[in-house]
Amino acid sequence: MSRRVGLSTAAVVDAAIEVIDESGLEALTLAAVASRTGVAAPSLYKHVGSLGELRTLVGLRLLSEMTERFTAVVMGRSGAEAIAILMREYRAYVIEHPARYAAMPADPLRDAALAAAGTKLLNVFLAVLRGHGIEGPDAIHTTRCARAITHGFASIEASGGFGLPEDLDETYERLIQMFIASL
Amino acid sequence: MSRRVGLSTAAVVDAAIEVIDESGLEALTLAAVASRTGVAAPSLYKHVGSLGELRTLVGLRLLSEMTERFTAVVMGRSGAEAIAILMREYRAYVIEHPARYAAMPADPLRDAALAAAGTKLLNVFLAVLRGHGIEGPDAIHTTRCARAITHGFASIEASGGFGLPEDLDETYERLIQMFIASL
DNA sequence: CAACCAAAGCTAATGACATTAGCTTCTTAG
DNA sequence: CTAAGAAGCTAATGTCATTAGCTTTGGTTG
Repeated sequence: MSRRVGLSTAAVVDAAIEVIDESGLEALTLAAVASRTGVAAPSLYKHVGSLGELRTLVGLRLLSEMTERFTAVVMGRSGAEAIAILMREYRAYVIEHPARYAAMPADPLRDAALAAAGTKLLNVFLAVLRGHGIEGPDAIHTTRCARAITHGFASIEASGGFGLPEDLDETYERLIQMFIASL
Repeated sequence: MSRRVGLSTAAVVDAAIEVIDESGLEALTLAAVASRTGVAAPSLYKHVGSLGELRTLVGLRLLSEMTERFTAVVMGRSGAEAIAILMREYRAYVIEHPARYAAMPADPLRDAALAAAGTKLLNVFLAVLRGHGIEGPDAIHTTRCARAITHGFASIEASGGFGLPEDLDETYERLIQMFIASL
């Protein structure tokens, strides 16, 4: 048997995300990750402090992943167009990876390990709004509104909370227009 | 020892909600409910089929609880005022019972056991919008928008996802006005 | 009133997990 | 070439959910 699988913290996080993608957030267990990486469960502790820490590391990775996508898509756009595109990309991410979205930390700013990544994600929203002429305390309220709308719609959709899947595009476009019109 | 504690399914659900209120959703375990009701864990199976079923029953109870509150508060009001009051009451519930809100089923309409209760809750929203002259397919989109906004804001707030707690009232009022203005 | 039966509890046992302790074996810096 | 640290492993513990099978109790029926 090839001892020395050559694991690393990053590889463990990779495997954890694969587990989530395939079987959902509840299936993220050290046992599942161990079997997927071909290692005994206790061996994972050489790379990851605990299941809780693994969850944090996964959250970190996903936060960065979203930030990268949003940054890329928003680049070179401005004004209402940038806002609409950002909101659409948010939903696109969630549709593409519903289980990952469920694994996203709810309060990144609370956890010191996640605060930096959470702030970066927030900054994408702030930057886009700044490009629309919104700044200062107003920008805080407006960003919160954008988060509430995007997260609210996306989380309900990801968990299958809307009855019919039809016309969800139209509903979301309405929300986007509603938000932009309110600025 | 007084054998015969006199438990019932309803009493088990009561205890489960107490556990959630005190220690959060993750703490909802049959062991915790058993110790709180003064019974051995396996005895709970006389009243509840499984942990999963207990979760469903709790969801059912909470769904009804919300529906009752919303119905009461909306009664006798109409138009934009009713919409605003309904949205404020939604948030008030979540602030009062953040842990219960986390226990709320994400997709009530999927689960047959929850569908009826979920529909009733939805109907409160639909009724309020109908009172504003919105009906048919338009009402579906509009209700979805209202759900996305209220759930989005409430769930972020309940999980401590907004940075500063200050001014959250103002942010929420903005969302309400944004929604009403869009009708 | 007595016997009976179903409901409500209980203990014991199993199986999934997380986590800890302590041992073994690569790998690689020196 | 060698010694130490890193990466694995097995064994053991504790918490849960869940199942099986036994006991007690309380009301019902003759």
